Amino acid sequence: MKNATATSLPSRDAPVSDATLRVFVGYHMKRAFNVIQADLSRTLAPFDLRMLTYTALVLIVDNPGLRQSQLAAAMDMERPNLVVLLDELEARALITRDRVPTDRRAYALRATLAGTQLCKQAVSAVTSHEERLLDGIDKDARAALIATLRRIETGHAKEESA
Amino acid sequence: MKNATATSLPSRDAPVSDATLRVFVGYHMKRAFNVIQADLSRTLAPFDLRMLTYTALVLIVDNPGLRQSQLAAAMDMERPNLVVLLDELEARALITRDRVPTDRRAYALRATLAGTQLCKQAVSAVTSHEERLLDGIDKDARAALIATLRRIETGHAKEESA
DNA sequence: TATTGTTATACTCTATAACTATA
DNA sequence: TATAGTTATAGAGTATAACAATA
Repeated sequence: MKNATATSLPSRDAPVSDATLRVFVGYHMKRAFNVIQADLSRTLAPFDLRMLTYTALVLIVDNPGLRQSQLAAAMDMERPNLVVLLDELEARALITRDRVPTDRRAYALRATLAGTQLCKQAVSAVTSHEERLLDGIDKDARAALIATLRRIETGHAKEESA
Repeated sequence: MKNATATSLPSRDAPVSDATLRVFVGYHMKRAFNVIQADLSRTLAPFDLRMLTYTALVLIVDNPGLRQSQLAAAMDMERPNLVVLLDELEARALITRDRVPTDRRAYALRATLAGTQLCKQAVSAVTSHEERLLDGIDKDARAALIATLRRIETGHAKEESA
């Protein structure tokens, strides 16, 4: 909390002090995520995908037969919000919702051929765009970043292992 | 992209493979941010603050006389969205909007005594909550995390300096 | 009773265009 | 004409309650 010279108004181009926020991880996390998210949106636009539809598609391709509740859990979102998202992918014939014979309440999610192909292209585009966005951040720092993020995600952070 | 055994449906509790996403930084960034954001919301609730109102308040306390457009730039958001946010802080008498004599279009933002005090308490709460959330992640890893996040935020990533 | 997917709904955050009053 | 703040509006993303079909 800077004891700023409260008498003088900052000029129009005065830099804003973020002294207090500089140690606030959430602040940096949000800003960094915004940058990545913006790049991701541009990258996925040609495929008519957003981060959420992309993530869902990748998870379905990687886990054929997945149920909606499992996907919702994997994506850390509520079941209702997944419905419209899957409606969109299904309407575009990228995935199918197949009735599960052994449990007629559930749907098994599968990617169509078109979905699998689109996914492959999108993954490739995202990978190379992210590669470019993270240029200058070396392998070690990148691995450390992901490792730390995963520890935060997964509840903790309090575990010993990297 | 795992070549999963497409024949067998995953059982209800089967773990979902995120093989493809595991290397996708945006995915981890989002999930880690969600965890931090959830903790932050709980932490700020007693103060009747959210991440955005908290961030604005801190920046105003640290930069008395700040103008709305500067604050919007500092918070990486559009000017219109700041208005309601500041309305809220002003209605609670945590900040004031003072006319700038030299430019009667602009407002100089200042925290009131109440705003400054609330800010101080909130910062303290956030700091200790974050400390607890990031337990187990040692000083070096935490510093590395923030350093890497800042490089991503600030455009790049392509710069050499830490 | 509990669970799967669904509908409806509401709230937050975000983005854009257009207005006003000043410069 | 350009800028500061504002209004109105629309779009995402997210969260909850309640329902039908099924277990």
